[in-house]
Amino acid sequence: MTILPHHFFQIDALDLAPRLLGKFLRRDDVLLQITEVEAYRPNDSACHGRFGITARTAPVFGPGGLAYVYLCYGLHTMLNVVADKEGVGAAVLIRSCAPVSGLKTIQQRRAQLTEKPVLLTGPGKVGQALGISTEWSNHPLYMPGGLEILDGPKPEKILIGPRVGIEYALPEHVNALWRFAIAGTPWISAPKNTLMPQ
DNA sequence: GTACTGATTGGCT
DNA sequence: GCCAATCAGTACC
Repeated sequence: MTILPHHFFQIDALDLAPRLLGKFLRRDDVLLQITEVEAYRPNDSACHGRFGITARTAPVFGPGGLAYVYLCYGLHTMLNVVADKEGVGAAVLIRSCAPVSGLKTIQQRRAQLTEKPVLLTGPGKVGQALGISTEWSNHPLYMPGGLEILDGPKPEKILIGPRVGIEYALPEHVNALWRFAIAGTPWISAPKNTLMPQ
């Protein structure tokens, strides 16, 4: 499997998001296939970049291909892939993945919180399966070692819908269909009924 | 300095 | 369906 080059990520987050579906995330022996994503863009009232460059969001304004990892609700680490050119301020949130290998490691990491089977249907669960903290923010995903994104098959059909948990944003951004998922996969977070065929 | 909130999750009613 | 956990960031005094 080949690692994706940095220029793969230097496009609009809205174009990058569906292209990340089917690609692989790897850290040590854990390999996950990306099944659900959301795009966050410049001038987007739901994007963390809306407050400008801060200590937390600085990676979002870096060149596409960096990781942006932040702590949500003081508990969960959310993994984003920075999109577009340096300074634009756009990213793609990884919401769900299918476990491919490293199940034992995934279970060990997730056992800290639950004894349920491997469930990767939600952004907090993905961060936990990969065992990443906010220290991974700004990590280049196009460099070998650590945390990488590898090429994978393009999905046959894609589902689209509005993004989750951004009710505070402007209506035009709440309603924007910037959430994408692989059609037919069981690895999709709630709510599932707002996703429709493209 | 204080008050409030969030790109969520798991457990309990 | 409801709610606590837990903390960085923003807004405001």
